[in-house]
Amino acid sequence: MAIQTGEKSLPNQLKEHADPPGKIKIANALKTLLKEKDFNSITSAEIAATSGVNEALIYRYYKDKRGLLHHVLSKYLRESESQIDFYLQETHGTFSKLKKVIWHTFDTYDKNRIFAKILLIEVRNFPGYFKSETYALAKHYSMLILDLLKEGIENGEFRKDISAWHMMQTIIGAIEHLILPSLILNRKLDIDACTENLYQILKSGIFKDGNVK
Amino acid sequence: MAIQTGEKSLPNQLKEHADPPGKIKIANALKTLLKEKDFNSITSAEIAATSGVNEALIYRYYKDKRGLLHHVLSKYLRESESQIDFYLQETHGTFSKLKKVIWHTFDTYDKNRIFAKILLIEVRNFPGYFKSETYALAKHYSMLILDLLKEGIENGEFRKDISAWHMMQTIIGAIEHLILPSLILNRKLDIDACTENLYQILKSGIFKDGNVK
Amino acid sequence: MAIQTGEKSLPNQLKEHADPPGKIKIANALKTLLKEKDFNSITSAEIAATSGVNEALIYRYYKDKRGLLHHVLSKYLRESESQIDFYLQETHGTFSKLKKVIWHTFDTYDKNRIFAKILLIEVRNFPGYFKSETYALAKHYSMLILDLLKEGIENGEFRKDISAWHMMQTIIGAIEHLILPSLILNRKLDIDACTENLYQILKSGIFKDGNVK
Amino acid sequence: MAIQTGEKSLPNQLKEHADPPGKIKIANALKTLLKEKDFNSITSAEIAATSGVNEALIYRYYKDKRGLLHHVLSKYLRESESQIDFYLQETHGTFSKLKKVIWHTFDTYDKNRIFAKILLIEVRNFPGYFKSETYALAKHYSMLILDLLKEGIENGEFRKDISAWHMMQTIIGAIEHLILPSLILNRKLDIDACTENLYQILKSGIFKDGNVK
DNA sequence: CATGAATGAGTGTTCATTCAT
DNA sequence: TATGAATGAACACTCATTCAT
Repeated sequence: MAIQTGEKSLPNQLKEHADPPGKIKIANALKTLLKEKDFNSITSAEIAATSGVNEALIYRYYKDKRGLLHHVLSKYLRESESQIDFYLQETHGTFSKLKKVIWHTFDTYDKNRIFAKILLIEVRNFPGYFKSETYALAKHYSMLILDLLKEGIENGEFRKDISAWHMMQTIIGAIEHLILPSLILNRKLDIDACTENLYQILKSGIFKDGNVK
Repeated sequence: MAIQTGEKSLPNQLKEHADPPGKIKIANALKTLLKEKDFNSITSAEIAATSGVNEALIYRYYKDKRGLLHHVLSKYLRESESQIDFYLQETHGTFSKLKKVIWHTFDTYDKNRIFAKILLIEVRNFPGYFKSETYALAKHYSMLILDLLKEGIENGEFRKDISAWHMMQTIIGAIEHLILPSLILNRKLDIDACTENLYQILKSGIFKDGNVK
Repeated sequence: MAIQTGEKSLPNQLKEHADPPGKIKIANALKTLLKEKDFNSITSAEIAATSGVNEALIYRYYKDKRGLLHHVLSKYLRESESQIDFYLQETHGTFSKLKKVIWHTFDTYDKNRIFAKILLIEVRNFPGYFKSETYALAKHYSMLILDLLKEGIENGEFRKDISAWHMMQTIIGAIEHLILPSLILNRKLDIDACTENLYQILKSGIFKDGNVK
Repeated sequence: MAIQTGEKSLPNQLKEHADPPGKIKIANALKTLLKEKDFNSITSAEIAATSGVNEALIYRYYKDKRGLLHHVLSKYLRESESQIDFYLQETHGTFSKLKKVIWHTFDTYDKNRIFAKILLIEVRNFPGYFKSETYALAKHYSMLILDLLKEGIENGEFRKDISAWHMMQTIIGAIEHLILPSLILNRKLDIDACTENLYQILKSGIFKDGNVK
């Protein structure tokens, strides 16, 4: 089953076709507005006014307001994912790759605090989040880490006695754990330090022959 | 100036009089509903329906919806504060008292996760939070810590070269920092470990004759 | 049929009994509030707060809010009427009596601008004013003038060819005509000048042997 | 600065576009209802029901209930103003023009009693009337008279020793003084007589070569 | 004589969403 | 592709009024 994106599948709309101007304007308007206020207090009227299009156009392109949010969110998720993919390709060794993924996750969260906030706080409280399309995307991202870990286990770089899934959960949990307060309390985040610390902990913990200090 | 509680001061209402059943029902209804959804998406009608009273009764006893929230919040804050007060009285030494306060703060946050969530996340995003009555209450609590620190500085247990206020901010910040992710990600919190760790860090930092590394 | 006054007839309440304190307080509160704002925007709660009694007490003594207004209004009407009665008794000649009535009407309107405003503007817009108790009282007052005119016609002081009722309507109309703008536009009123002018007009118009200029 | 009319400026709405049917229906509904009851006791629901549209549509086209009233009021004011403008153009001599203006004011007030009532009674009691948009419109109208008076002073037809502004105030005051009771007491108004009288008074008072008594 | 508790029916206003063109 | 018109369902909050004591 393909991942839904909150977009309406218009008849005759081919995948190759670029998004029409109105659709892009709407998505950008939401992005802009999200910098100022939270999703719930942004009205359709505001989105229309900001994007300079008619209110009804939102519902031509998106199922509903939340569908639009999802579209914007998923675009951001997909972009950051493909960026990580790109950087991973030019990195060698599961070792280095893991560090890169961690750093990039911190970096993306930090650079896109609005989305990070929505992703980490708002969407989690949506009723039925785990059935949502956003959840599917987030899962997709965690699979990327999972694959990396499995690869490391297989080629003998990581320990065999801890399941890859548990490793992944720990890593993702740790990242979110570190980033969350900085988001909510609006504090700066030292990405490099965070990455290094987390990495060192993982190194001494999950690597096969961890060099005990 | 007394701290306001969002309650309406009914004529001739004496402090000795217990709250009328309707008022209690309403407060309980909000508490119940807050377990399921966030404050903003709880409607007056829902509160009335849940408490089994008329919608208008909410506004007889509370200034507005936010006033009701504040009442519920402040009750919880005052209770936990007096509890800490009680435990502090039977504890001796600024040293032990500080530890006790930290532990209790963690414990109360952990035991009242709904309120903790509201206090740490929701109210912070209220426009004009710093002018709100809830802020006044939170401030009152932080003063308790401040006094403790000042006492410690005076009797020579804590360093003199760091202002008590900065110490307090650090402590509160650290506690919130540690508790936040567990709240949002719905994870268990090891209170004892958290207390011990934070306490050790503070000990090496703020005590007069800390063993400098 | 006795004129109703908006008061509730309490069982066993004898006419000789003076009004209980609560009832008086309520009436006074309304009078006070009417000086500041119009009747519709005065709430029962406000009346209760101002009078220092319980809201429910209003409904013990008066049928409803309008009943209370009527009570206050009618009291004022009856007082001014009996005052006029008194001054009429010590005045002789229909001629002088008419002038006295006119002057007193102006004077009472001017001295009780709030009531005047209600009487002349507000109550007229009540649906079913002409069936109202206030109308009955106003009618009672106009009868006083009518009787005076009839007396004058009978004893030959006033013309016989104009009906007393038309005379009365003209007089009342003229008075209201003159007083209204000063009430609405909040201007001072020269009572003596008004009386004199109106009186002169009436004299040259309706008196039998009007001295034609 | 253009005079506001209480209308919401819809995006891309050009002046050439006629008002949509819903908007017209709403305005007409208010006009109809104003014949029966005063503005404050007309509810949004009633307006919607009378016009046969949805309640929300009122707030799409008008800022709020008062905005709608202003729209209706201003339309009437602008119409009567342009009508007077038209008649003034084919009248020559400040002398005749003044008489025309007076007559027309009486006539419009008389022909549009509902509006007249609102303008002269209701709006005056609005808190902050002098900052309202309606006041701006009324002011605009009085300026028309002011200009006329200034013109007369300059060309020597009117006295130089009384300020144009005072003349204007006197005239407007007199007109309102004369029209008010007929409005409130629902009486007929003899426009020609009123005009003639007022005009004669003004003539003997403010004209340069008035026949001093 | 008086009150505290409680309520039914609104009150203006907002908002996501649909429909015809 | 895009829009102007229109709406159903809610929303927080208010008020005159009643009832039991």
